[in-house]
Amino acid sequence: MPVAPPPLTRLPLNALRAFEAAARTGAFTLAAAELGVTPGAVTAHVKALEERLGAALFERQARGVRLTALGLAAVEELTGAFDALAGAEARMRALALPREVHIATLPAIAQLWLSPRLPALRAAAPEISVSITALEAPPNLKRSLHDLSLFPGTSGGRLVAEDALFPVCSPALAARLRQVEDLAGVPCLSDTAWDRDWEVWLAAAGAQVAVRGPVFSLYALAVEEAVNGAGVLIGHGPLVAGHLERGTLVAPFPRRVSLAAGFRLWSARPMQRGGAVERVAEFLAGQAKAA
Amino acid sequence: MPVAPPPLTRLPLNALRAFEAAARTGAFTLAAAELGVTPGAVTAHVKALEERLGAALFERQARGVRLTALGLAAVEELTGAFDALAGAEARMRALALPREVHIATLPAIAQLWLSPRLPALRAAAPEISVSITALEAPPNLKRSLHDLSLFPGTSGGRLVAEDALFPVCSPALAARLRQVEDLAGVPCLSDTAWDRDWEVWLAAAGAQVAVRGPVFSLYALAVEEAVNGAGVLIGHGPLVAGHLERGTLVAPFPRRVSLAAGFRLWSARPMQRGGAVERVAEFLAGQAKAA
DNA sequence: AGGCATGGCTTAACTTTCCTGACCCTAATT
DNA sequence: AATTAGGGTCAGGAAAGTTAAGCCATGCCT
Repeated sequence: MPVAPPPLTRLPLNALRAFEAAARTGAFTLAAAELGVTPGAVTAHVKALEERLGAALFERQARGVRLTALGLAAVEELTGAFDALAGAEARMRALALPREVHIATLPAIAQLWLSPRLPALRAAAPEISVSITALEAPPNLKRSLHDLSLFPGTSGGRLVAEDALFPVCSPALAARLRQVEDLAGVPCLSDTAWDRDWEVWLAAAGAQVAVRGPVFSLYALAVEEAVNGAGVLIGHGPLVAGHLERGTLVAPFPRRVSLAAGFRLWSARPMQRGGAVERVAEFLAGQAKAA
Repeated sequence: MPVAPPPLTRLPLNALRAFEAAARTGAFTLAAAELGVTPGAVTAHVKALEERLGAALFERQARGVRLTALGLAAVEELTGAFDALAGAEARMRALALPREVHIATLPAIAQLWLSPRLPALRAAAPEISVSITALEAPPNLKRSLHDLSLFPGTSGGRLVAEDALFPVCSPALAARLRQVEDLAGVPCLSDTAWDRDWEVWLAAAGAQVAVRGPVFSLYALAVEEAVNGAGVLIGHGPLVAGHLERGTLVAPFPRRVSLAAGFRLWSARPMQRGGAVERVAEFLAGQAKAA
């Protein structure tokens, strides 16, 4: 077996990864956040790579950095290579643990849409182990370890649930609401991540009402509060459907605003026919018809 | 700018590289040698990767390791990804230092063939800086930082010099050699890396002579010793041509054995038209006609 | 067969490298 | 003038890699 001679200095993998992330995101701090390290580490890595090359990859500016021509020329190829590495690891994982499926989704969707459906999924495919990771933003599917990603989006992927906005509240509170203008007199709950919701619905309703009320960072918590009569929540159809069915929440006004961005399911990699990931994806897609 | 969420545990690049090298070479020790680390480090990396995956990548055997099906499935993709990374870095280097050309070759070729031609190369292309690395074995061109590789080979690349075997010695010593059998009475110099040379030449000469003499690990040293009259060296045509021209060495016997493996020039990557690497390659290829 | 050397992986204590955390700096924004 | 956003820097500490010894089948040798 011929042995290739040892490199004088082996390929600085971590430095290349740091540079790639910095170049792709456009900032050291963003790269550091993505990699889960501190900005100082990114600084050091990029500097090491620049010293190794004997040329600058970024122009340092007062605020932020900008890629040099050299840096720009290298990003694309590096991104592809790291995507390939991540893909290789994901495939190894899939082979090692063929019955595990990892889903990334919004905390709200995880708690209010996915969680209620898990018993049926377990019943349909008891041998599959489904892990759910709640993320505030969709992961980079080429890099993350997730198999499926369920996030609001206007295109791509596979539509799993249409989204529509409309106020919901407890039946007791609904009795006090005759017209849209009455909203000004009650707490109007909302979520930090969806801070335009009331605005959008009120515009569609043609109302000039200034709604006010507590803002939650967890939508599920806002839903609970609405159930408890704490106020009127601007509801997302798929996330409050269960409560509407059970009557714990009601929609005081008939107007529903359909959103272009429905809940969509993306697959990180081509799914193996008949594999666990495909079965889970099929189950979730089947929920669109069921609803 | 949307930031992809940080991975729970980022891709273990060094572990993947260690595994890839181990899988490709088939042994941890060979992988360690190629990476320039100790076997213990490879052991640790592979173990870490196996623990991360929750599955074995190698079957440990009394003597050596063997890839599992899982390991086998992953090698090819990883190899490709690391090749791409190395290629990306090499291209960055080429962009950063467009006037530098790195050549890998045998120590003997470096000293006895390449070195004498460097003044002409410098004269022809004064702005190009040529670095030469002497290696006992050809590097993996997809991984190494070299641009060109000049090694004996029977196919591929571009033939730069034909190789032929024949004894050479100082003129004084040659006077004592009438027939091939006289070789038994004088020290017969040889090189450790080319330990079959005498055997090959004697077989072609149809002689049943047992030649004996000092063995050198540096062919250039053996040549010097031959010049100094220390014995008869089994000469490689392109490597002793200079001394033959100057008369400091002579060939006491007319028989020359042409070798199938001539000195061949490989390029690590597609050469840029008109670039420094191409110019150096053209110069070296031109030496074939000149000789 | 018995004995011994060998090749290859592993393990454990030590050392070097890399990352963190807190700070400083600059320029744009309020 | 104060604040904010983004990079750079430095001392201290965690996680690499190294060195050296250990282990265990194989295979050679007498």
